[in-house]
Amino acid sequence: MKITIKDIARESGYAVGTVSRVLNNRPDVSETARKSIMEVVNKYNFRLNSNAKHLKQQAGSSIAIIVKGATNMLFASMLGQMQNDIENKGYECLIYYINETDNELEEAIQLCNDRKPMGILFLGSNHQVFMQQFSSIDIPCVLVTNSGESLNYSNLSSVSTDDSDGARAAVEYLLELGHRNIGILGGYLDGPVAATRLDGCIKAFNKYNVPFVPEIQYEPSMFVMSRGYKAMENLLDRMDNITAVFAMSDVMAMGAMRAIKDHGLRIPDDISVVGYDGIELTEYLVTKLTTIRQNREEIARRSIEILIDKIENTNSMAIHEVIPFRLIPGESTKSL
Amino acid sequence: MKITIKDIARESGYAVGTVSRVLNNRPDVSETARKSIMEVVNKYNFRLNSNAKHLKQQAGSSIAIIVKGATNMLFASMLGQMQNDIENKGYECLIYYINETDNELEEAIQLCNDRKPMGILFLGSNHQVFMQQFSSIDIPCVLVTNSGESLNYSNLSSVSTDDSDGARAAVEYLLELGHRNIGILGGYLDGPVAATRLDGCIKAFNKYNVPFVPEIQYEPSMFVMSRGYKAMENLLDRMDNITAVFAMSDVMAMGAMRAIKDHGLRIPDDISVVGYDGIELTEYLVTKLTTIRQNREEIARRSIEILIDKIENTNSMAIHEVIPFRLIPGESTKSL
DNA sequence: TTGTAGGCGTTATCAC
DNA sequence: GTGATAACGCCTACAA
Repeated sequence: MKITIKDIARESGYAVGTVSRVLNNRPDVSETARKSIMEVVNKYNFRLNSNAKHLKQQAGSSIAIIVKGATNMLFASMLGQMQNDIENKGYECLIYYINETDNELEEAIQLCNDRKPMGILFLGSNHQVFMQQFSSIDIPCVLVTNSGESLNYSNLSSVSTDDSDGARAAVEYLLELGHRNIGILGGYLDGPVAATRLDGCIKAFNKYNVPFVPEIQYEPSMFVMSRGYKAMENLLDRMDNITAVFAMSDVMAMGAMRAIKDHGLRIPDDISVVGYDGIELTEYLVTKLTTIRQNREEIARRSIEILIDKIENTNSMAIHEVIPFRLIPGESTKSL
Repeated sequence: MKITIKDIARESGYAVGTVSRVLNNRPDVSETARKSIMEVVNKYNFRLNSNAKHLKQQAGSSIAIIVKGATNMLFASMLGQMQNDIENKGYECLIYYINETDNELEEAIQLCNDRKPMGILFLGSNHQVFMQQFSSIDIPCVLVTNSGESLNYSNLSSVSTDDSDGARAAVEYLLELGHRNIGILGGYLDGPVAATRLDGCIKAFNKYNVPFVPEIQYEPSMFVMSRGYKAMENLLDRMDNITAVFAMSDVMAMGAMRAIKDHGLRIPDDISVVGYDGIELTEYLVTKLTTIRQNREEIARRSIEILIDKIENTNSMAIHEVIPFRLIPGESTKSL
């Protein structure tokens, strides 16, 4: 037996309109009405049916966040602050998690249909998908963590770190420590992130006039520990005198560290390791990981600021902001 | 300009009813109709409004999973398999993430209102909340990972490991290695999990006739790395000759390990560490963590089986199943 | 401040 | 196999 707003109205002696107003915290209700209606509401533990609510409602005043990969620790660490900032600005915050392999724009399009948010933040995204389908979205959006500049949509801004420069800094750090035989663990090169970071690596090698042979020194992998482990094993098999490795994500670096250990080598004495992202975990490893730390607080803060600005001032152009990274020296690297 | 099923009907020359049937993959539609309707649908990239859909729909054939804590790695590692199993059985799987501090039953009640699932799985739950509010839920539910036996609701089953026995095994392992000065890092004792596990610890101490003074040897903490770190510091300050520590979760153990290192001590030479849960991470640490591994594959499998059984055979009673754990020896423990 | 009534976009139940 | 139409539960003018 389902109970509706009508039942509440009948039992409280008021009309449905008044009940609706109370339940939506509208000011134009008498205290008397509010009290006696809430009494009945609480008695039945009644809640509005959100389908009916959103079906009828013109425009919600909400901002949606689509998170690709629930276990992504970089994203997870930014969500709390984002949620906070959004709510402090008077918007409702809706968070949707999707799988790594799901299509974020299908989700976004459905979302616009159903919940009519004022703007969307994408944590994790696939450029291919955006090129194909983003045009059907007409509300302000922000790509968080990777640049959307090349996509060139007027309603798609982005806040990211300079992937190429971050990777360059990582490799340069190793070169400065005297390493010459450096392996790179990265993503598959059809995605934009891995390719950009690899570019940065190559710049560093060139600057130091150190030869780099991708076929030997680059090993592609997915950004998870188990794959990082396997990839590192391949690298160890292939490179005789390897003394250092740069992994394009901290979790891959963790997998690599264990592979190094299992090959009877020590970190950093035999092999130095540098990661990327600077997730919390890296600081708690018994051998602290040297890593390129993305400034997640600042990325989160600016993402929300920019999105809300776009929502409230519709005429402005897309912004593509680059947030500086920092190299955090840990205990996983050593000068030769 | 929003486009609805009516627009599709008009442009395709069919009635809304037929369009609806096509969009829901109903069999009673001619191929001709299906083709020409889908053409228009694709042309506009049209999607049903799910608010209207679920408002009207009597009962969805879905199973919902409410996950408390998006970053909980134990839960995350079970979700993929659960989703699979659910869909293989012909149900739709809805996953909802809520914060550690949110009320899972508020969410569940709203869910029953809106989406009308056939059953709900709770990953992470608070017994207090269940005692107060579970009675307003009348569909089959399963508590995953902690026992619901004492709650005694006929529509609430559970699948869990024996928390008391797991903790006992952990401490007993340390005692067998010769440790006598053992610290315990656990949760706050108002929750059922921490109290139960502490019980198990005490049983082990008693069995070995080793004194245990909770005020000194037990340090409560939240189940995150940073708190594990702090809690371990407190323990180190308080216990002079501590040689081993059991942490009631792997992430707490990780924090503890780093605290031990920062105090100039080595693992396992100076202090042995045992964790709980057996998340993937523990196997990749350079010092593999000895841990009590919950059999997540089996827990996930049985949770779904039981829930679906309850859905399809309404008359049966609640089941409270206990899945055996395993102690996984790592490199973080050493015999004295 | 409160009540009334139309309609949001879909599905389900009828007829045909 | 297809079309018309009444709900679903709520919000929001507008009227009182």
